[in-house]
Amino acid sequence: MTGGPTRRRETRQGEAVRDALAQSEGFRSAQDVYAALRTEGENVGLSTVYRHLQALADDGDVDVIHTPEGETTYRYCGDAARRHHHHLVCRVCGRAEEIEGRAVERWAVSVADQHGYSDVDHTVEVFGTCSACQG
Amino acid sequence: MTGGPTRRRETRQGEAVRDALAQSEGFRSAQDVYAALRTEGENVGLSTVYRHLQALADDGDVDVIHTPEGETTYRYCGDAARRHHHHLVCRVCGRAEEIEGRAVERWAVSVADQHGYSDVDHTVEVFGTCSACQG
DNA sequence: CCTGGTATTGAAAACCATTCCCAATATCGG
DNA sequence: CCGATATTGGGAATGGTTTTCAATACCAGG
Ligand SMILES: [Mn+2]
Ligand SMILES: [Mn+2]
Ligand SMILES: [Zn+2]
Ligand SMILES: [Zn+2]
Repeated sequence: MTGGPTRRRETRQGEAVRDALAQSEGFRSAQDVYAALRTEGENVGLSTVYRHLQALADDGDVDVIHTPEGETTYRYCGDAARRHHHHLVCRVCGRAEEIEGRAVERWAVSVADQHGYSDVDHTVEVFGTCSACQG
Repeated sequence: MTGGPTRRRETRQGEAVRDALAQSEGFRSAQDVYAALRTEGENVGLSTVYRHLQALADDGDVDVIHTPEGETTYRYCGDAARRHHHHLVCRVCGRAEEIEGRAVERWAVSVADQHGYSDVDHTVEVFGTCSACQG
């Protein structure tokens, strides 16, 4: 085997899914994307939407957040997606701002260290109501 | 209406669910609790397990974490449950340590403030492998 | 003790996001 | 053009959770 990352074909459906996400300011679920595509006449199967979203996530092209309601939501973050960062998410409209906090990163590692935990990882999400959604 | 929090009856099932959780070091799913009860001969319906776990969560007696796999897990945190805190969770056995970080709390509020978000809330979970589960 | 009213239970069905299956279709190298 | 390979998508299956609702348990009065 020659190895190397298997590049995937550029398909109409894949492009449609990526575009739909890129057009959005915030986190969107697979169902959201599916509905949006369908609305604008772009015909893509639901399974295919799921597939491409997952592929995008695997490739690190989008960020993933699991909502408390149990939906998996995706957001196209551009180049920023590669750097480790977190989000400030509007719980009304889903809009999100990229945020980072060195202090938090250090804190997570140190507190895990103190308790003898290894392979440390963490999830940090800040929720609020964006200015557009207030009032 | 006279208002006031509706106290609920103390039932065998409710006590069983609470005890099962209290006996555990870590976060457990409804299915886990159901299986555990069933194993020890305690007969409680699955819906009832869900109901009581939810009630405990509503009353602030247990903490809730949604796993990336989409399961809702609960942990009895004693008095600590009332104070705002976070967890260092072993991703292998589910064991959890209570942790807190003033710096993180302040950071969350300030970053939301800077972006004009209101009603700020946040989720912070640190994952790792506990010393017992290493090697 | 009965007895009617209220709260709880739990089995089964409904829900719903996500995954799986697989035959039909599209695409590629030669 | 052809056979090999990859992708698609409709529908079925999954699995956690919620809902439904008839049976049961519990309560306060009478
Ligand atoms: Mn991002
Ligand atoms: Mn806790
Ligand atoms: Zn908003
Ligand atoms: Zn462990």
